[in-house]
Amino acid sequence: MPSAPRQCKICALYNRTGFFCSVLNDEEINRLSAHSRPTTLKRGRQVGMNLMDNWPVIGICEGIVGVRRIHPDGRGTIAAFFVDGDIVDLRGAPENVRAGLSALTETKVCYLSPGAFDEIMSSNPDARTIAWKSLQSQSFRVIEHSAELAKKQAMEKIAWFIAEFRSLHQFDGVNGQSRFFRMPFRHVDLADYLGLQPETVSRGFRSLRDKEIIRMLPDSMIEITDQDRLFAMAYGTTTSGPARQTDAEIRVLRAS
Amino acid sequence: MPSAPRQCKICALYNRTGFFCSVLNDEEINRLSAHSRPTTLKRGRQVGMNLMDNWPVIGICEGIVGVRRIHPDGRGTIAAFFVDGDIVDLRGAPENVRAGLSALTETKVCYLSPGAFDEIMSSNPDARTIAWKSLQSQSFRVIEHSAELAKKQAMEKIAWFIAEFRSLHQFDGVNGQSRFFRMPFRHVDLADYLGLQPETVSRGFRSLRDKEIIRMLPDSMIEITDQDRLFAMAYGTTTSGPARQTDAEIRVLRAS
DNA sequence: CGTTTGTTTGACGTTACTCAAATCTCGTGG
DNA sequence: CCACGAGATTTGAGTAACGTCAAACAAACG
Repeated sequence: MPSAPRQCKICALYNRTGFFCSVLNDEEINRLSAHSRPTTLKRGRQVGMNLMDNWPVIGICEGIVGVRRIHPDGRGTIAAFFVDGDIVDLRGAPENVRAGLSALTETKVCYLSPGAFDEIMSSNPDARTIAWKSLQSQSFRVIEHSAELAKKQAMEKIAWFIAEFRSLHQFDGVNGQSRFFRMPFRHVDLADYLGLQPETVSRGFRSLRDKEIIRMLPDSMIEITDQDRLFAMAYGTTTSGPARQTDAEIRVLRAS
Repeated sequence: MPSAPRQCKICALYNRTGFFCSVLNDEEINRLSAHSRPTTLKRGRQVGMNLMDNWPVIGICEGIVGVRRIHPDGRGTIAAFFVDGDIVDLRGAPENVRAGLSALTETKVCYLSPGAFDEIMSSNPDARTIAWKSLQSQSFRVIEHSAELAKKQAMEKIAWFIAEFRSLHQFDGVNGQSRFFRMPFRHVDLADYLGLQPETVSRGFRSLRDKEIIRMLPDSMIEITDQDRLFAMAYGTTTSGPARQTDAEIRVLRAS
């Protein structure tokens, strides 16, 4: 019996430790692979389409997949995104979410057979743990995103995104802490993700560049030149804006 | 052997079909119950605290639990909320999320022993399915929330929240479609959830009332008097605001 | 019943959206 | 491989929506 099908031997889901297929045994990987569909998607392409009915469980091998929504009046939103290693189970997902899935960068996904997936979930505890943790971390990431969207200031959102995105990805083997990293998001998509207009995002980046907090290099590369001030903007440690206080606190302050 | 421990016999997680404990057999319910901690929380109380280290998996029996975040400058956010039936696994959750969990209404939660929980997840497929679906639906709800937060107009957000909250809950046995329902959210919390100020929420409700789209009755009851217009505001079907158009579209329009 | 906390209303200010136009980038087809 | 053109980015100017501040009122809680 071959150790793994050819298509799996070149896939990150199989090759990277901690990813779903890396913990499957030969029999499992063969069974899963036999009914699955690895696919490459160009930026902007919708994920799934007619495939989605039969393959509602997908693994993200490489790239970024976003949940895009177009409001009836034409405004767009990116509510969340998934990254390499994520297992996304769309059974029971709102039609909105299913239909909105699209590649934000060039992407490789693998449509998994739900039957084979469920069998593995039931028989292989390691795989179950990985899938569970992936779903958990998707959920936590969206929670973080929600918390940021509610922030009022555009600059805070932009600084936060830069800081978070860096720690999510790596460059040249340096993991998540390098001053340099690639940010292949288009400004339009970033605007949709942060609930801003492209113009505002553009102005935000210019402002960060003028303040010498970041530098923008060719090929979507970013260099963080002043991490302290970036974090201050992102996480608000130096924000001088007044806190909203209770009447009681105000009374105390006035009395003193 | 008793069929179920006393504390479980009065718990929604055990009594309502589709909830986690309802599919456990006697042996499982006893094992889980022996190491778990059912607790009642008043509104505003933090969930967990010192308990969280040993019981990081919780079931929501009744009420609403929110993920609250206080930014360093004092502004608050509610990034997500959990409702009855949800199983929340906080292992691996960011400290932010763990510490921010608090009761938005009077709430009953059950701190589950992670060991017993994992055993059940591995041995009982029904329980596994319920927990998985719960986590999925939490994720989808937060995604919806994110999509709404990115909307620019305050009135759209408020109308959306009313429409969604109604369908999430029931009143007098009529499920999710009754004109009448209770909305025990305080306006401050709603403001934090929608990324608005309490004043703006207040003005929004007044506007809906003046337009005779809703009525506000005692005891936090809401009556929807004009569902069509509410949906129009919430989901944008009649929004007259101009869509952002591409240059190509504009050129076509000008030519005609 | 008194104190604290939440809600409502009004007046005002600021931020980020809107609109417009020039420039740049990237994907596509020749 | 290059050239073209659609789409993306950038910049500027004006404006509307929502946040901020303040103060009075109402509700909740012990």
